[in-house]
Amino acid sequence: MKKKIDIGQVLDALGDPTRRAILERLSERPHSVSGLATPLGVTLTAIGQHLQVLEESGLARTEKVGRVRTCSLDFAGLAALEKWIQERRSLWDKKLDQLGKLLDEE
Amino acid sequence: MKKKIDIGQVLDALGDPTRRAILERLSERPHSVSGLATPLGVTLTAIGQHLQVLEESGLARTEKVGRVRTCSLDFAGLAALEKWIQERRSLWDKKLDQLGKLLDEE
DNA sequence: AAAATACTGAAGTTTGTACTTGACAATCAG
DNA sequence: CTGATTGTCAAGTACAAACTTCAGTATTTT
Repeated sequence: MKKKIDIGQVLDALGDPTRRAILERLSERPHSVSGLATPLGVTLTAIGQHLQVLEESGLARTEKVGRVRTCSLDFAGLAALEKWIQERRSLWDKKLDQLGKLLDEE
Repeated sequence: MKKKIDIGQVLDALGDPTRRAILERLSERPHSVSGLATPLGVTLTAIGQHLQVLEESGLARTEKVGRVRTCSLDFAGLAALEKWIQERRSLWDKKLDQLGKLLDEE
């Protein structure tokens, strides 16, 4: 049973610039926690906290093997976001359509 | 010259639940400031502040005529978000593709 | 076994921002 | 003109969350 994704959580997670930076790096390739922390100039702890948010929102996955936690992208969160936008876009398109017809009738 | 949209601003704006609620209502139809405030249980001032954020990020438009400010959706912000996601998705697809090839070669 | 590496957990600090209050401005209705 | 409606401005409050420190655990290296 695939995990249900809360679009509110996704948008909250994406609202933070540091988390966005983490995702940008993860979109290149997987990284360790320290591999993420160093270039961002924050502590390991801070990264750990962000990773928790990213995992809960379905934007990242992590797996600890040995003493290294390897972090990578999770596509579920962004797929949900894509769906959310498309739902809204079709709604707006419909509204625009109605508006167009109104204008035509005049 | 069309206003340049900062995807960071868009995501920041969408990170707040009240602003998301405002956008949901605006996606039905335009509203006045008080028309937005009343059902959300916040003050006019609060809505005004959120509207400023939404306008600056390209998610909403407002126009004041007489004493009423009418607020509606601005599609620019969401179009930018759609584009942002698609850029990333194609990047990930490419990565997944490379991964697939690697696995094939083994 | 000792030292180094990679991370975790609990706790505290600090800053940003969501929200309010209260006074004011402008418009519209009677 | 008066009073009611609609919104704005300047300031202040409060709380969440981003971040740090420091002490501890588990793993790997020498």
